[in-house]
Amino acid sequence: MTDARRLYQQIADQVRQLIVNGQYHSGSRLPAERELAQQLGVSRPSLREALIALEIDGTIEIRMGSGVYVLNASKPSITGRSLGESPTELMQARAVIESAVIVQATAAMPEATLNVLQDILTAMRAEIAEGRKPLEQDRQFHLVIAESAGNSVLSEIVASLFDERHSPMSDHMRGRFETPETWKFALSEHEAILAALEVKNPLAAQAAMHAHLMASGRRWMEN
Amino acid sequence: MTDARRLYQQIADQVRQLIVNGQYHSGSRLPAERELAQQLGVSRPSLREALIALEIDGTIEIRMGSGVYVLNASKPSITGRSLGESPTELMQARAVIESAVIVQATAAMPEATLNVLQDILTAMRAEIAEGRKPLEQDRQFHLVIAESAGNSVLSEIVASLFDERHSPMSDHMRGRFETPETWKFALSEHEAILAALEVKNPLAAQAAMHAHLMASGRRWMEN
DNA sequence: GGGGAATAATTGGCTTGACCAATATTAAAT
DNA sequence: ATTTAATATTGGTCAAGCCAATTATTCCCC
Repeated sequence: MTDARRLYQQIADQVRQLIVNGQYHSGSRLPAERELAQQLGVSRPSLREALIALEIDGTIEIRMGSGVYVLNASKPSITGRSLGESPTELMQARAVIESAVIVQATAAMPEATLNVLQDILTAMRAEIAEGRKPLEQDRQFHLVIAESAGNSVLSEIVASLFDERHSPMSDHMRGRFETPETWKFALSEHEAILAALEVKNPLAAQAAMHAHLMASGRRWMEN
Repeated sequence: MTDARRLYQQIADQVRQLIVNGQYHSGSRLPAERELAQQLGVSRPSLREALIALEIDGTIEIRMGSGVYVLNASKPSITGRSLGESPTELMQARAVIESAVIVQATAAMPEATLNVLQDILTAMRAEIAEGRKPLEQDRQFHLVIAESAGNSVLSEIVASLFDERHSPMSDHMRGRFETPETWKFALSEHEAILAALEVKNPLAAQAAMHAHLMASGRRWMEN
């Protein structure tokens, strides 16, 4: 099991483990950089990169000439957390927001938009059949629906939450969760959503969207 | 002007400047590490520490053997900063999202949180009575509810949308819309929301939150 | 001339070793 | 015992080099 991630990320995880395992409780000082580097079997520059990452997400504090100290655990950083740590929360948030947005989108959705969505799913089917990942189609499907709500603020939020999932930070977690199998599930869930939109049933669309994103989150975690 | 901060932070800021100044637009590749380090007059390890910081906050993406690439232009908040356009759309978006979030928050809301909300409204009443603007209480009320949903991504979105209203871009439109009069309306709407939460009625809370934010948006526009 | 595989050049990843600057500790002097 | 100076420890930074992944180039064969 060779970890393909960069070394500084692996080191950061190891140090986090040392902290949560109680080896170094809140407020205590970690070994000196030279010592800790040797102890972990890595070079000092690599360890330093890891410490900077931990400093940014608020796990430690580095005091020049003094040492590195464990900070009060359990605090999410503004950017670090939403990027890498909580796919579950991200998908829950998408479920809540997108299922609310689709209600707004259902009523006013013109025939042309329904055709666009139909075309997107057709392309998605083709991509899956050829063994590719229908990433762009997935994105288009969710964005077209969001934009149909006629509110640019909502569209932007939906877009940025979608893109969070595919940020470089989350890439390593994606791993094998995007198998042809899971994409077939996603496709049929998309079809259910579109079906609800075509009969202009807001509550059915809301339920279908919510179910889709929660199921998607589960698939993400279980693989 | 000696900058006391650590070098990697100064370097990160410089690189951010190069990006926002348009020197390297989204998707383009930065100079090689060796070259960029020399160009900025620093060593490669120090530049690397800065690049890791920028990678963590999503400004750049580092591809081994290929180069470092500018990612979708920086985002301090999840909604981006160019939202100044339409106050109406902003308040509509808040209505959609916060009324969906409060549904999640209603069921699991403990007694202690209800008391906190009650205290916030008491403070709000006092502020209004003394002719001040209960801005902070307003913010707290919405944030405490959002956080009760137990999803930090949702909390962040609610917070950033709230703060968007008070961005410099929107400030001049606010004018005198925050009169004691309008704040009294806002207070009574908050009380209606809290009442629904206290009887643990999700749909009533949802309706009350939606009505509050839409009414707030109308007050914003009509003054 | 075109296509494909071997090769070279470029780029990030990581290490070793060293020196400087801020802090903490110890020893000396009063 | 307190203050002060010397010393050790620790983070901060730099330089040079080698490895590994990627990309561009060259060359060979058809």
